[in-house]
Amino acid sequence: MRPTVHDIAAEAGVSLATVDRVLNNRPGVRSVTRDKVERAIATLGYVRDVAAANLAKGRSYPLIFILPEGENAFMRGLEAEVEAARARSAVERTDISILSVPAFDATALADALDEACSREPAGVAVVAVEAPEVVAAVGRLREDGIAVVTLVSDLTGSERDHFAGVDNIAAGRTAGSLMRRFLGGRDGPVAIVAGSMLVRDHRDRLEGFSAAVSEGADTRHLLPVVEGHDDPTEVETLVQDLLAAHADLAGIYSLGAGNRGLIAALEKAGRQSEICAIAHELTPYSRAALISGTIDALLNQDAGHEVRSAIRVLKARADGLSMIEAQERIRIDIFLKDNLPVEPA
Amino acid sequence: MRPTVHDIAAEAGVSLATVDRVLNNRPGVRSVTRDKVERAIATLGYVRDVAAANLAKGRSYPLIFILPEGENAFMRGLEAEVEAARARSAVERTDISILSVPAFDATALADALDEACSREPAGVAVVAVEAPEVVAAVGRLREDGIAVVTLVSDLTGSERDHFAGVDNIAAGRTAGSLMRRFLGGRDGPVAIVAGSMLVRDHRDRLEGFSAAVSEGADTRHLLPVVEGHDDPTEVETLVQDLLAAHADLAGIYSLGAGNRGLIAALEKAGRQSEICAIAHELTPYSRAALISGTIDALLNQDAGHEVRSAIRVLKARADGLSMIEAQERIRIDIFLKDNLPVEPA
DNA sequence: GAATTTTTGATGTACGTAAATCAAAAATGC
DNA sequence: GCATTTTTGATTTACGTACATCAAAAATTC
Repeated sequence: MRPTVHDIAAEAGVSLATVDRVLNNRPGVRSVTRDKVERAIATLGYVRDVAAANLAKGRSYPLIFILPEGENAFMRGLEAEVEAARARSAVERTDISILSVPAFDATALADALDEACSREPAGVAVVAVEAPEVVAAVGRLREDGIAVVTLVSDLTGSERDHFAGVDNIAAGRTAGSLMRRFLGGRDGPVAIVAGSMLVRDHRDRLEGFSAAVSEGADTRHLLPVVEGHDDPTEVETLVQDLLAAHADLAGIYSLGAGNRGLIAALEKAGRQSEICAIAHELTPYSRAALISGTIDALLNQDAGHEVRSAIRVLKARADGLSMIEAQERIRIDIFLKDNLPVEPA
Repeated sequence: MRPTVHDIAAEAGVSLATVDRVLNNRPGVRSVTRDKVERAIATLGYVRDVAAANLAKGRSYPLIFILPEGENAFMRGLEAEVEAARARSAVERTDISILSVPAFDATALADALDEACSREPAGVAVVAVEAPEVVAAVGRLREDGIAVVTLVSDLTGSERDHFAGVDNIAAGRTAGSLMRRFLGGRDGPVAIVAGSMLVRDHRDRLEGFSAAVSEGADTRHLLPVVEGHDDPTEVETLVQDLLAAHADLAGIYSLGAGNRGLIAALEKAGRQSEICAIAHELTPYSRAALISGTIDALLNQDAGHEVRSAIRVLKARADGLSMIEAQERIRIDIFLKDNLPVEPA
């Protein structure tokens, strides 16, 4: 049987009240006594029964998710997952609210973070935009003892507790490696369409892709990166221009969102089978394009996993507990048309 | 605030004791009264607070894992994950024990299942071998109200509650598709090394692979399947023979374990770079081979995820609760040397 | 309609922790 | 060494549920 507070009190030779004072670091305990209790905790291997504690406290975990607005299908899927988690609030003792901010707007994001801070939640999950004011706002949250997890896109140099997202350099490398192998000996340049170089995840993917697409004897000419701001219409125009300018285009790597535009441009030009297209995120559109063959491979991060992981980590941090590292590593899914999950995801 | 048993009692106009009788279906309640209570539960949307209930009951979940013996690296990794889960027993209220049985031995497995049954656990997770006596033994467990989850390899026709493993047909298809694309226009036959056609997962992978490796203009000669029983030594001999017999061998698909043998044979023959090798399961050996280039792609199922998922499902089933479907879908990881996770897994 | 059985109510204790109160003891200042 | 402050102990209530007991009420049987 695992030890209880009573056992600690007995072991340390103090009263229950003192144990409680130490455990919840309330004032009024001499450091000698505190040490005695802490030693008893260590020798007995006591771990607080979080369920019982939450029951006694009537605790719930107020959490805030800050997500970008816009018709980015992946982000809307992410929001749907947050909503799904909200539906489980009763069981999971969470109280989740969502703040929407304009995409790629550092100032708005920093303001939202401050707004979140003023609501005094237990934790905040945020899709980061890399900018000094955002880093600063995250720092203020942490100073107030609020747990912060970056979601999907990380924030270098910040005090965030954890990043719930994939290793985007590895994702880019994987895309590059697949592109290289799928193209085999074929000639022709490869185009890269990004969303914005302002977000960390896109920059990382680009870095990884560029490094991996050429290796050994395989060298490949990469066209300059174009930015479509995750907007389908903008992406379609950009890809149309690329197709027109390069009759020998061998491949396209779309490392952001707005894949509807990519798919439309390729299919309208009738070059979907000759060009190897690799993109990110499984959405209804990209799924259909993968099945039809317009897209050759799709890298995906499971939004549901990211949201659930963020919640687990935020709760654990709020309780000062550790997490299962391996469980919180978000993996890069590679989808070919052969291993698509059954239900539309 | 979520409703409690008191709220139900008030709403239904009965006493707390009666609500308790209904909730834990104890005898001595007229069906009219039972209906009243159930309607109150429905209208208030009451969900039992599992944490509080477990606290009151002092409940723990005795679980039994039945795993195959032998030096199969994946299975040893799986066992390590079960041990890791055991270390978390206190927090998770589980009481996990492990039964080891000889691999591919249906009789021994059925005996182990009966042994597990006699210990009256809350749930059993089992790496299945497909055989009628195993199906029957699982049926007996279910009849006794014990939850059963198949792990890694499923059991067709059985009453198991859930399968914690990957879609092995899709895994095979994926391997076939990668093989086809990686080989490109290259000629030469492809060999297939299996563990045993007795286990469902191997049969499924073979089926998927055969279907996907040839598509459209790409037709590929497949050599007859050989069985290495997941034993490195046996596999090495088999692959040596294959290499000797087929000078023009283009690819090898190893759909079972024993990859050390495959790697050794390829490297001793010095044909690791000319032959496209695709295998399953990330182990220290296969990881090294992927980095060195001996293996070109590795399909993996995350043993840690499978174990944690099995535990979640068994606990939920024991409580008569539902699970988050998407969370319990085990995905097929595709590893190239570019997206290997950092720590040795 | 009396005797019996079945159903329901009322109440208390327990689980492990949190949090509060008030009294007692110990340490501190001067 | 006395007054004061700080530290500690003892005790109680609460969280939401489970489970047991005993009495009271209602339904059933003959």
